[in-house]
Amino acid sequence: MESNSKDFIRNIIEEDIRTGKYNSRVHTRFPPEPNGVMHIGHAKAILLNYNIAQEYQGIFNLRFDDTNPEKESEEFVNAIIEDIKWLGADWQDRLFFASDYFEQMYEYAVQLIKAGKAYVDSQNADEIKANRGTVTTPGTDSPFRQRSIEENLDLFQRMRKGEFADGEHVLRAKIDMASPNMLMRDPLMYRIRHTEHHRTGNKWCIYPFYDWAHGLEDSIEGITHSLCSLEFEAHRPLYNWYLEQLGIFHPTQIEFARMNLNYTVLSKRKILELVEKGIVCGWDDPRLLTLRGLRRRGVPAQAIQSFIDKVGLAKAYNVVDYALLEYSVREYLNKYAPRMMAVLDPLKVVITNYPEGETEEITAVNNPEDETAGTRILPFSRELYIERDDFMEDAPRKFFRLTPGREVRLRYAYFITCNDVIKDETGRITELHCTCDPMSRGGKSPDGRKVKATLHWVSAAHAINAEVRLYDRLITIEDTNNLPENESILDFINPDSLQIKQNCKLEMNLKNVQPSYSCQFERLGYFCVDPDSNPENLVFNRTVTLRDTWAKLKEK
RNA sequence: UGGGAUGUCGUCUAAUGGUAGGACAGCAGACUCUGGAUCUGUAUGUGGGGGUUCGACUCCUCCCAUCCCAACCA
Repeated sequence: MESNSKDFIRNIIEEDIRTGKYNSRVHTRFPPEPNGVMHIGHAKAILLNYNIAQEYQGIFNLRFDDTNPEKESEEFVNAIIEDIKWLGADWQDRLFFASDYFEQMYEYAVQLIKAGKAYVDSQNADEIKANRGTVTTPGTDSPFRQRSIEENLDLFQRMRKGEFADGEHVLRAKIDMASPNMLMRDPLMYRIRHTEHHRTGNKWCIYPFYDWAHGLEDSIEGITHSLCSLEFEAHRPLYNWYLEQLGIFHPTQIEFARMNLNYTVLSKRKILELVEKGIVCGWDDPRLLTLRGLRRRGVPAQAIQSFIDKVGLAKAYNVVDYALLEYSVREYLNKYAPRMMAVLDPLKVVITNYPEGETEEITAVNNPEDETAGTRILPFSRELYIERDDFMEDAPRKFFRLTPGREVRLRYAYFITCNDVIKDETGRITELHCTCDPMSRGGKSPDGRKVKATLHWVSAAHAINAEVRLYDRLITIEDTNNLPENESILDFINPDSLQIKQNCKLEMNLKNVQPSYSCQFERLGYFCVDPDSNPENLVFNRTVTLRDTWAKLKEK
C-alpha cells in the first residue's frame, strides 16, 4: 500500500502554502562548505531540498558556504558540483557562493553597528572564552562593549582595510551575555584572517562566521525554508535575531535529524583521516560511502534516491541498517542490470562425451526482468570453467549443486553429471570429468526430470581474463559516532575489506566494456567496471552480492 | 547543573482522542533454468509512574534515558 503520510517538514511546508506564507512560494537550497566531498548522508539533505522544491513547484539553489578560506578549496567546489549533478539534483543556473555576498554582508554589519547592535571587541580569544561564562553561570560583558558607534564604525572599517593582525579584533553582536543560550552571549560576527580565499583572493581579510552569514545568504536568495540538521536547533534564535534586527526577508529554519548508517563513517573528519592515512585509496575508494566512492562501486544514483525515500525523515537520532542500502541497490539493479556469466574462482570441467574442437552457440536471456533486453550468444565447448564453490566431493544434505554422480544444469546449456574428480598430488581438485545429456540442449528437460541446481559457466577457450575486486564493510563496529573511549576509527578497520581476485573468467561478450559499465554476474552479484580497467586488463568491482540463502544455511 | 531537543517492533518510519500500520532485517512455506527475482504466511513495539476520558502513542503531571550548546569551525 502506498502511504500518503508526509514527513513533518512537508507538513509544515504544506501548511505554509495553505496559509499563504511567503505567497505560497517554496524555495530551498543546499549549502555545502567546500572542505570535503559529499557522502550518502549529504545525499539525504540534497535530495530532501531538491525533491521538496520539485514537489511544490518551487526552486532549488546550490550555494557554497565558503566563509572559511583556511579549510576550503576550489578542488572541493568542483568535486561537489560533479557529485550533486550525478546524484540528479538540478539547480539549473542557480549556483551561488556566499563569498559573492561579502560586500552585502559588510553593509548589513555596518547597519547593525549603526543601530548600536554590534561592537568591535578587542579582547583576545582566551579572554572572550573566559568571559563567555558556562552553561550554568552567566558571562561578563566585554570591557569594549560600550564603545561608541563612531569608534566601532571606524575600527570595523580599519579591520576591513587590513590595518590589524589576525585575532586583534572581532566584530560581535550586542545581545545578552547572561542568556541561557550560549549562542546568544554576544556571538562573533567577523574575525580577521589574512588568508587568501579561493574565490575572492586577497580582497578580504575579514571573514564572517556561520551564524551571521547563513541567514543573510538565505535571505538574499529569497529562500523560504532553510532546512538544516539538528545541531543548529539552538542557533535558530540567533538566525532569527539577525534577520529581525536587519528587518530583511526572513526565511524559516527547520531542523531535521541527519542520517547515520551502521558500520560506516559519515563524518568528513573521519573520512579525511582514512584518506590521509592511506587506509583507503582516495575519496573515491569503493568502500567509502562518499558519492564518488558509491559511484565507483557501481551504486546507481536512482538506488540512492530510493534508499533515501525509504529511510524517511524525523527528528530522532537514528542509525539506519546498512542492509536497507543493499536492498535498494539490488532492487534497482535487478530490474535494469544485464545478466552476464563470469567465474571468479574457476574449476575446469571436461565434458567427456562432447566432441573435441567443436563449439556451438547457446542463446542466453539478457535480463529475465526485462523482455526488451533481448538475448545474446554464448559459446559452448568441451572444456569449461565452473565456480569452485559449486562442486563438493562430500556434500552435506542441503548442498544441491554438483557432486560426484549428481546431475545439474549448466545455465542455458546442458544437464551434466559428474563422473570423475581429478586431483593433483596435494589432493587439490584440478579438474572434473562430466558427461552431458545431448537431449537437454538449451538447459531444457525434455522428459520433465528435475535437477536441483543450475550453475553458471564459461567456455574455457573463449573466456577472457579479468581482475575482480570484492568489497566488504570497511568498519567493524556499528555506531562510529560513539567510539569507545580512547579509541580511534583506525582501531576498527576491517583488514579484509578488499579482496582482489586475478584470472577470473568472463564470457566473451564482456570484452569491450568500458568503465562504469554495470551488470549482474549470474548467481554472484552486481559488478561494475572500474576506472582502472583497460582492454588488456579488465577490472571489475563488486557492487553488492545477490541475496544468498545458501551462504546463510552454510553458516549454521 | 542552565538552555534547547528527542524517546513507537531488532532497525528506520506512520498513526495528532477511536482497530498501533508500512519498509528492511528475521523465521516458515510456495514457485523458479540465478539457492536471484516473485508470491504467501508469521513473531516482535508506544521509556516509566500517576491523572483526564466511554476510549490515550496522542492531552495533563512527575520521573527516567539519550543527544546538542561554553571553536576567532560549519
